[in-house]
Amino acid sequence: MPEKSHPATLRLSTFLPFRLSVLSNAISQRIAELYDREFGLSIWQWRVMAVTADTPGISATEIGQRTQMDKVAVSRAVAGLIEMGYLERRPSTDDARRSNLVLTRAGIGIYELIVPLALSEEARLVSALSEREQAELARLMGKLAKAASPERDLW
Amino acid sequence: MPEKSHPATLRLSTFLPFRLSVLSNAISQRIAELYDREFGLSIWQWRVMAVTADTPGISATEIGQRTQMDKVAVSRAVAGLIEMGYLERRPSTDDARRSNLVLTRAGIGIYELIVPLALSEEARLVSALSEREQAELARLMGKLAKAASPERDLW
DNA sequence: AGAAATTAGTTACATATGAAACTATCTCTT
DNA sequence: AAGAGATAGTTTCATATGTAACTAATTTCT
Repeated sequence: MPEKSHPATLRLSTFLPFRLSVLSNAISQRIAELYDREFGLSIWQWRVMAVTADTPGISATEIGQRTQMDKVAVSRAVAGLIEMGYLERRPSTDDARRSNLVLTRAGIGIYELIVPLALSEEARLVSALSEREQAELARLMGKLAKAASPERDLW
Repeated sequence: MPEKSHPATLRLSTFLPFRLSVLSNAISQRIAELYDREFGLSIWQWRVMAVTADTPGISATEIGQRTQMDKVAVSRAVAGLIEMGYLERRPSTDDARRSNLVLTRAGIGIYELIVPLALSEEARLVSALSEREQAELARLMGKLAKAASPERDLW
């Protein structure tokens, strides 16, 4: 007599997508609070600011690629930053559809205030891991990213 | 003459909160599509379903704790599942404020259809890692979770 | 026992987000 | 060079989400 087939079960607390999501949200929320409370920035605005600091003159489309934000989100984040006086739009000479985005002096100022805070929060977090473990985590995440999204690089 | 202090920089692509967020979103989205396309469930509804399958008669509050959803999100997910006929509310005899939630026969049916799909998608994903690496990842995530949220257990 | 404070869960409102439509510009084909 | 598509970015609209206010039931305190 064949054994009765047990119904499939799935414990959420050991299910990788769930664990990753909860962990990521806990971390992001903690850091987002920092941007928001101190500087009134959303996480999207912060990301735009970070890549613009890294690559002055970047276009909205390229920001989208580098941050994994869709173009609507980029458009809104950019609009907000401009309104706050942290970002400036310079019409591109060779393509009138795009703008070259650069941080204003004020934008650079608050960017440089935020960076050490963000880095120190990250450091606090990863200090729970040894150097070796940190490297290992990065490596494993890279493998997962590739498996999850082989078509395009996630970062 | 003191060296000019370099402005702080932060490359998003090596910033753990960013990497985690992007990875988690890529994975969740892939799986959420599966729930949604095939069964019309949101990720929140799926989570409620999973913990209810695991613990029949669970209360909304406890669902919130186990899934890291706030009570409004739980309330809405439960309402949706009831409307779809997958979940049933049984008034609790000892506390009239709470209900005991259980999956209906139909709910159990689709739960058992989803579980193998979800597990196989997870398996496909983690198959990029060796057994040892999988265990290591889980361990490192646990440490991070503790560091990120020492006050309460994330999972 | 009875008022005051907690707790379970829902509802209402304001804001965030995503998909699709749209405008303007550019590129490619002929 | 002119029309057909493609691309950059914005706007619109419908839906999702979070916060705060609310209702009802329970517990605590005196």
